[in-house]
Amino acid sequence: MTKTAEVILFPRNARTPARFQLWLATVLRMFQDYLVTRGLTLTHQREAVLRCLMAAQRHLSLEEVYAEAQRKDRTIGRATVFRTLRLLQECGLVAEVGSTDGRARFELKADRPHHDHMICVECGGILEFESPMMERFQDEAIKRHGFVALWHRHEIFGRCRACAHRSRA
Amino acid sequence: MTKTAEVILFPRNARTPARFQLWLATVLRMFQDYLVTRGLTLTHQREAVLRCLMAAQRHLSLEEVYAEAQRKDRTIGRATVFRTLRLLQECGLVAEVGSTDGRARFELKADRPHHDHMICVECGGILEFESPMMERFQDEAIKRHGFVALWHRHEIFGRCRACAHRSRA
DNA sequence: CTGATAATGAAAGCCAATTTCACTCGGTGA
DNA sequence: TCACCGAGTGAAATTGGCTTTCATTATCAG
Repeated sequence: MTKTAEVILFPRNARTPARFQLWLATVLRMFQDYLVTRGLTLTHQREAVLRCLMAAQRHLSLEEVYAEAQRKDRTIGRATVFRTLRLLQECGLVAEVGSTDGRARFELKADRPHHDHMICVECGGILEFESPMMERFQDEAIKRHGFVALWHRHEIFGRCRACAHRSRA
Repeated sequence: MTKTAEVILFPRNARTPARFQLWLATVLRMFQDYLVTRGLTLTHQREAVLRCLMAAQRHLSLEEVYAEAQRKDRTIGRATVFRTLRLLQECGLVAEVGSTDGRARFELKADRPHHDHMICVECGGILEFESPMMERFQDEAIKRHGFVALWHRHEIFGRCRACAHRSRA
């Protein structure tokens, strides 16, 4: 549970510092827009939580977001992180993803191409992948059953290349 | 959260009472075989838990299995149900599936064709579906990344046909 | 019968998730 | 200016679904 498999840092179109800033501003704006419709405001605590998620190189748990946010603002509390994560989920900017330990982890969805997850049970690493063909047949199955999809999760648990290789040795 | 969407009761090849009995015996035997390899025995409590899962018309939570098992055997305890469910998961006869409330739910895997789930956020119903094409492209994606898959879950959350129709009205 | 081991259930414990509550902050109307 | 009000907050307490403990019982080989 120490090493981490391949991870996508932030969207392909934001790999340079300048573009990251643009992405950051855009997402913050989206969050603010949502808050306004609810009669709420984008406080600096809420902004800090979102920034942590965006800067993170992996999927963070509530506790990790809390720890990270505290590094910047000593006063921020667990409850606020919790509530902010709920807000972010409500507006669809963030989604909960599976994990091998018992803790829920969160990932930013905004402006990312859709992807599914392969989760290594050995090292806990999460490998993101896309498969347009799978999406296509999924949509077909959904239509066939008259289902109206809101969101989905597709998680494959197993061993990543490195761990599989190591345990063979 | 009252009505339940389409559910598969037990395998297609076990829809008649006689075939159900055969299926029951087969699965019990599989469980016993596993227990023997671990130096354990198939006690009547363990059998009761497995029977509950097989007779159930839907995915049960630990609490539900416990309640159901108690109807037959007043003395059976939560701890035993918990431990038995763990054993059943270890030997691959049972898997944990997603739910809309916070409780883990369990489904029998034995002798069932592989399937994924569409979960209705309105009524909580779970619709099982198969898509061989999706499986195929999933396998392809797994190979492409050198991943060794152990199990996976693919859950689509949304509204079932009935609930979608009702909320449109 | 006897001792060892598996098995069990009631109750206690654990721990992440969630809520409570007293307090702060920022804006508003008088 | 200044009381007021509701959004916002964080420390701490609570909740609730697991999960384990522990004392007891069942099983079985010798």
